Amino acid sequence: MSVEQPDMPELKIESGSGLQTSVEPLQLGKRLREIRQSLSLTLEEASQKTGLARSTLSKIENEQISPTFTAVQKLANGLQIDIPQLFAKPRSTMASGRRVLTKAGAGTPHPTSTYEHELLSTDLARKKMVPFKTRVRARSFNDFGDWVRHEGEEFLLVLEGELALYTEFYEPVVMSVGDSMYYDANMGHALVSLSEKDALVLWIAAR
Amino acid sequence: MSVEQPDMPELKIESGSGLQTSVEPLQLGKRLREIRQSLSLTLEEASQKTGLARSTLSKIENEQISPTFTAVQKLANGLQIDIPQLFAKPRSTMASGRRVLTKAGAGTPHPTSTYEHELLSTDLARKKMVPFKTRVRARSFNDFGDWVRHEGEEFLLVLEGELALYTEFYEPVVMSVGDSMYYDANMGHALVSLSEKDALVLWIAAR
DNA sequence: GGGAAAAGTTTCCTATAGGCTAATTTATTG
DNA sequence: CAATAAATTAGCCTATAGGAAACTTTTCCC
Repeated sequence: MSVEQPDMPELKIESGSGLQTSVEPLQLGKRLREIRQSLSLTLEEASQKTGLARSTLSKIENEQISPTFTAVQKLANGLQIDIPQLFAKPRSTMASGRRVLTKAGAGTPHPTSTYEHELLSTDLARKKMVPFKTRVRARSFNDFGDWVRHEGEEFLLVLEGELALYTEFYEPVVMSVGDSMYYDANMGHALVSLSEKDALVLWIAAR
Repeated sequence: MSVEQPDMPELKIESGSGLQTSVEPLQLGKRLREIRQSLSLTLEEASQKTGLARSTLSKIENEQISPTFTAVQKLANGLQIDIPQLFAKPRSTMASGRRVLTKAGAGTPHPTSTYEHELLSTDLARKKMVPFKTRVRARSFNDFGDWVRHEGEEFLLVLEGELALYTEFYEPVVMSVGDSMYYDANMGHALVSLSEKDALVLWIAAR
């Protein structure tokens, strides 16, 4: 069977359920203009360095056209821009100097059939990590429709109980209090409690 | 007094904004195909999720055409891809499917005058997060030469004892077992144990 | 192996990106 | 305010991206 993202609080910025293009306010044109100007280049100079026409650059910067990937490459190449950086978010929105305290048990609950998540530190936007405490209710691997799988990496630490971590490509591992695991979340994974009571883990996901 | 980075295991800041010269052999199409297949989606399904024609997807994956930026956005949106990551270099060195288990107490010790770090999951290269358990030995803020401060964000959870988190710009906060804190590591910070025994915290840093 | 269904590729057409030139508008500066 | 340079716009053309459907390949049953 093939369920999509059966569990886990959404890490994405969320776009409702419609198959819309909606999100991503990324203003590529604006971004490029800033970069060019910060290099104090005229459109003409930028044109020479990139091999793109002056008018084309203008149109791109004013979002009148959507550059092809090859155009973006020329841009990046000519202006010495690192492509991933070009598309990176407008720099950690978390204004320098912020912090959020979450008292024990005061997180945001987020129950599902197999897990019971308590999201810690909700109110900071655009975090690099999403931390939560999770009570593992599943008692057998069959409680899952399919692997949980998504972009990023995860770290987890067992706080209470004993459990088995099932992962794609490997044998399941038994973990006790104090044991921790770091893994690629693209790899299918799922937790099952081995003790009578639910197991409790600290779970941190990073994109 | 002013010590530089008095504590904390090195986070290692990769070639930050180094001059990114020369060409990009970046095979966008190949990359996209890998991603689609890893999600076990057919071209048709991907088409529905992204709003791009089946044929268009095929051509893009086979590098027959160079997608426009708007197309890339639709792709990223529909398949839940993070755009910067899409263009990131050699694909997270952590080959898809890796994991590392660290048994309780089996981490790499890393003692300093005020803290006693136990680094968890050492052997994975290029991780997004650096997790460690720390025993807080400091009993007063004066035990520190200066604020600890560095790039990135941190999350910490109190595992044992009671302690005070001192942060620049704010009043110190008292934290007990189960309390957690998420903060910008650029902001000066330091931990002090309030109980007789050392306090124990789980600490995770992300760049 | 043969036939059907599904996944993927290619063809053909339309929409749009990108180049060239020149005209117009918007800064700079003396 | 005049003079100049930079940026935007417009017109027109060519190259190519993206969509619809035909075609080809692969997969899977019997």
